[in-house]
Amino acid sequence: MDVIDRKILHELQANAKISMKELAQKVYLSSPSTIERVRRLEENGIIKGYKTIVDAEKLNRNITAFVLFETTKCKDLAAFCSVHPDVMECYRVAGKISYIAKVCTESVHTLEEFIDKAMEFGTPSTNIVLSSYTNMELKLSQDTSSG
Amino acid sequence: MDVIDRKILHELQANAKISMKELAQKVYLSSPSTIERVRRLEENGIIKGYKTIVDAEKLNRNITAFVLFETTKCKDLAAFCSVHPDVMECYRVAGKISYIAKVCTESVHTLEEFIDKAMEFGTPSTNIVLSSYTNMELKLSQDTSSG
DNA sequence: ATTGAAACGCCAGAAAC
DNA sequence: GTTTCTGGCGTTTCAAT
Repeated sequence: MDVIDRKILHELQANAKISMKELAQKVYLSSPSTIERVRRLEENGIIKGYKTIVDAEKLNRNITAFVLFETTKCKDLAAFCSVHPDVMECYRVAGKISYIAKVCTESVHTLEEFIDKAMEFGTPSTNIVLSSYTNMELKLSQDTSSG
Repeated sequence: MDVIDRKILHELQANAKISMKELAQKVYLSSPSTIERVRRLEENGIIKGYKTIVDAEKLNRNITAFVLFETTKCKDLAAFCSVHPDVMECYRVAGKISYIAKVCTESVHTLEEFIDKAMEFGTPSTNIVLSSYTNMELKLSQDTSSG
């Protein structure tokens, strides 16, 4: 993990489908060495995968919400959330709230259905997203630790 | 937006760097038609981009937390969050809580620093993530609406 | 208009230095 | 890490539905 690897991760986070040739130019290296660095980053698990980001609203998923749960049934709630198609992410957290689900659903009506079912596993408090800023990029510092 | 487009989006969400040839085989189409469909999905903005997912812990970002704010200074808080390198995502939400920031930071100490600074813009309540499930995939139903 | 087939150009991967 | 080389993929064009 040197400064070049961090630059590579920066570029790949912004655009996973950049060609290795163009990536090599951006980091001032030849294509083969760049490819080898990317391969190592994949092998080390530092690169976990390449995902396509889709526009939820354009696919009729108009409501995004964070549903916060006070519950003692985290296992059951996790099982419920992991198979529910509207749940994008969920988190076991430390605090008064013990579970957070990010849901992306068609309407307030389908959100209501989700909440009704989820109430079996805890007490939800729902926060509908009005606007968001998600760069989804891990900004890497210039220290030389880890890797 | 037909069933083939949804299959394409499903495959691309799982792996953005799948070759168009392999993708074509999965959806039982020729490469050119598959490429053309992907191009249209990009043009329509249904595909917003391709991102590389990196392992935060392997890069010394050991603490992920959701910081919930009660505040009336959303604009200022948004400005602060959008330039802070540890903030991965933030959301303006409707409810008693009015702002949610997802932060990914090196340690509880750097998290403390973030909270101290953020307190200028509202009252934070911090929920450290213990474990998570994030498929990050929008599961598409079989209806024919939108597009 | 959109799909499927073939040729072209270019990129990714391997070997040698 | 760089250069060279080759195989294979993505892209474009064209014909057909």
